[in-house]
Amino acid sequence: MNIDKENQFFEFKELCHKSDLKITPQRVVIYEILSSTDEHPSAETVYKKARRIMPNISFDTVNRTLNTFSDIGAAFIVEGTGDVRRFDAGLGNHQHFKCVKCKRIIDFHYEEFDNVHRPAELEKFDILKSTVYFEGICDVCKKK
Amino acid sequence: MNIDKENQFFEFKELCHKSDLKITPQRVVIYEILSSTDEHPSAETVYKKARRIMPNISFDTVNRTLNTFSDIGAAFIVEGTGDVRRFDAGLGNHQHFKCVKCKRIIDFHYEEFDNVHRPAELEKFDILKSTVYFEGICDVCKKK
DNA sequence: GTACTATATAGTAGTTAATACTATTTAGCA
DNA sequence: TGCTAAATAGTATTAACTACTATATAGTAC
Ligand SMILES: [Mn+2]
Ligand SMILES: [Mn+2]
Ligand SMILES: [Zn+2]
Ligand SMILES: [Zn+2]
Repeated sequence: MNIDKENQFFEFKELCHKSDLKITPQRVVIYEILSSTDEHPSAETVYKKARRIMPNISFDTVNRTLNTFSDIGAAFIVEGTGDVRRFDAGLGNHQHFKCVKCKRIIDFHYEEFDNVHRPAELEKFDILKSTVYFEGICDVCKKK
Repeated sequence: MNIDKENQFFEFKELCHKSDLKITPQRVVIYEILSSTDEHPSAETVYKKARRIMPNISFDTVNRTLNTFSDIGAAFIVEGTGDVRRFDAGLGNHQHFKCVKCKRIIDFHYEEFDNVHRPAELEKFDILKSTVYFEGICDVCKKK
């Protein structure tokens, strides 16, 4: 393990300790798999890789552990929140804020976000859509 | 129906005609429901509202129709892509580009996106996260 | 208006992702 | 080296979404 990875693994253990989570072999394997790829794998993909190392690991453990990592900030969900699909017929330029408590999605509009700069790194792709999106606690939920 | 809504409805019908979609009562009801709310409803929510107007409408029709609207550009999905959840242990600042064909999620980093401006409209919320995200066709898929 | 036909729908079944349950095991600690 | 709360394996269940099929209908041609 190189210095970077060792350090990342140390931070992972710190995060577990802070949240009173035990450092189990399953969690270690799952974290190793997730932190050594840039392909943003699904739970199923992580499960398949984990079984090569730990043949009896269950899908439930992998899925639950990934959610746990997400809860403690050791990882995050980049696609598909697990929530249901939600639709919008408002085609005018606007952006969204989502409350993580009540799941309300609130429209707002800030012109600069309608056409954000397209970084040079992305030039080799055909960009169809850009999105600026905020998440947090809404005014109503703050009062509770 | 006011001028704005009438115009929006006209544009909706145009979009249907362009894609050779029939203007059915079900589609009209679903579009009316979706276009007259800013609450970004789920298929289930639209279905419940639609049943008040059209008691025999099926969930399948509502769900399929919402997907159709999304396909023809009369609406779009603002939450939950239908794809499975995918995870990322990369905690360093970075952004994502997703290829809509092969579903690859590709990391990139453009410093200005690490701290985007927080519009005044959002001051009443506690913002926990901001995201800048691009979608399109990746270099590999372009070649096909 | 009437008849035709490809498209759309209702009702239901099936699939897949994700979560819940429970008996057993184990990490962390005294 | 036990003890105990937490975690896991194996399985069941739930929930979101999609697929299927017989029937109905929107759009069109006459
Ligand atoms: Mn919106
Ligand atoms: Mn990433
Ligand atoms: Zn809220
Ligand atoms: Zn691609």
